[in-house]
Amino acid sequence: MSPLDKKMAVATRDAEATKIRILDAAEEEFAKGGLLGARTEAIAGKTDVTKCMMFYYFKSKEGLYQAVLERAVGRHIEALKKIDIQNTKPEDALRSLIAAFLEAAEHNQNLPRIFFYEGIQNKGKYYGQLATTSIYMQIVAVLEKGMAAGKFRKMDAMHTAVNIIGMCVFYYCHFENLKYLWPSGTDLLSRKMKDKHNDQTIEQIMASVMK
Amino acid sequence: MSPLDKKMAVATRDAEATKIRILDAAEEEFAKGGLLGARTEAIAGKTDVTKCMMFYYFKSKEGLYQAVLERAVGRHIEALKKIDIQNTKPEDALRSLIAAFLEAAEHNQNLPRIFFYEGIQNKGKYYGQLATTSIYMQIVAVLEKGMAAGKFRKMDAMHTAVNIIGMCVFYYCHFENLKYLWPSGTDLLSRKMKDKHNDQTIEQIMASVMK
DNA sequence: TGATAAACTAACTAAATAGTTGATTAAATT
DNA sequence: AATTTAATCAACTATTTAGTTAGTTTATCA
Repeated sequence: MSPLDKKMAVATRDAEATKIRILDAAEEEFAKGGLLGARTEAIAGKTDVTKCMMFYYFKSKEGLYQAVLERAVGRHIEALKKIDIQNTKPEDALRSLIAAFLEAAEHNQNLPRIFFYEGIQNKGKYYGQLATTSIYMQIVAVLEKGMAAGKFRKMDAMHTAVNIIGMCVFYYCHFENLKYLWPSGTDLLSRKMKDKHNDQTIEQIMASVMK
Repeated sequence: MSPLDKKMAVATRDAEATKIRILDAAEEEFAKGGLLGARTEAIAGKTDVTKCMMFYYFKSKEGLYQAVLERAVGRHIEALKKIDIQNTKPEDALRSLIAAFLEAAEHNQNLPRIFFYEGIQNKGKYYGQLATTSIYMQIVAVLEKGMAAGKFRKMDAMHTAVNIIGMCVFYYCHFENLKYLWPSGTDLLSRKMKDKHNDQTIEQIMASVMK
C-alpha cells in the first residue's frame, strides 16, 4: 500500500469510525486467543491505524477487551429483545428462540468463543453475569411455560436450557476440529452445511423437550 | 518450602516422574490458555523442577504441547475401547457411551478445553483428526444401528453426534460463566450438581433420539 | 485566515517471555 | 572406589510485548 492509498483509505479523521475499526479487529483477535492470547500488535495490524490509537481510545488491552465485550453483549441483548415469546405457543416460541441463536452463532462465531475464553481465563468476571442471565432466562421461561401447559416433558429447565445453548454453539465453535468428520474439503460453514446443521439441531432440540 | 523439604519431595532423580509432573502442569496451563496463552514459567512454577527441564525433555513449548495432546488423546481412546457397543441394544449402548463421556468430561475438564483451543488457535492441526474421529465414530455407529432397528427417529447421525458431544461437554467447559444462573455460592462442580446435570443430560439426549 | 483542539504517528522503554549455556550433582556401571 | 552418564539448576540472552512520550497533521470555528 503506497502512502497515497493509505491516505485515501483513511479519507477523513473520524474518531468514531476508527474506534469501530479497532473494536472489530480486537473482537476477532480476542475470539482467537482471549484476553491472554490476543496480541495488541496483531489487533493494530488489522486496522489501518497505529497501535497507539488503541491505547489513546481504550487506555489498555484490558480496557479494549471490556469495550469489546460490552458491545457484543449489548448487541446480543438487543437481538433477543425482538423475539416475542409472550403471545406464542411454547413450541413455537422455543423454535423462534433456537432459530435466533443459531443465526447469531452462525453469523458471529466470535461471541460464543469470546465467552468461552471469558469463562476459562477470567472466570466470567467481566460480563459473565449480564451475558449469561440474559441469554438463558428467556429459554428457561419458555421451557417452564411448556411444562405447565403439558406440552413439554418434565425436566429441570435450567440444565436443559444450558444443554440447548450448548447444542446451538458447539458446531460453530468447533468446526475446525469437526471438519475431520466429513470428507476432506467439506466446508462446514457453507450455506448447505449450515442449513443442514441448523435444521438437524432444531429438530433434535424439539424432540429433546417434547412429551 | 525449605531446601530439605524440596529434596524430600523430589526424593530420587526420576526422569519419568519429572516428565509426568511437567505434563500434568502443562496440561492445566494449556487448558487455561491454549498453546498461545500458556506461559512456560507458569507451567514450570507448578512443578518442583526448573523451567529448563521442560526444554530438556520436550525441546520447545510446542513440543510440550504436542506431548500433552498425545497423552490426552491416548487416554481418551483407551477409555473408549473399554465400552462394548457390539452386543448391546442401541439404547443401552448409547446410554453407556454418554455416561462415559460425561464421566470423562467431569473428571478431566482439561481435555474438552484443550481441544477447543486446538481448534481455534491451531485449526486442529496437531491431533484434530485422530481425536475427533475416535470420539465421534462410535456414537455415529450406535445412532445408525438404532435407526436401522427402528428404535431411533430418522436423523443425520453425524450432526446429531456432534450435538450430543456438545451437550456432554458444554456444562463442564463453561461452568465459570454458567454459575451466574444459580444462586450465588452454588458450586456447579459439587457432587450433587454434577449428578443432577449428568442425569438431566442423559435423559435429554435419549429423548432427543428416541422415536 | 489563523488559532485551537482533536486525531494521529514514529520512535522509544520497561517488563515479560521463550529458549540457551555451562556448570553441578546424584545415580549407575565398571 | 573411580568413572561415566543422566538429571538438574542458576544465570544468562534475544525477542516480543504492553504501554509511553513528545511531537506532527488535519479539521473546525472564531
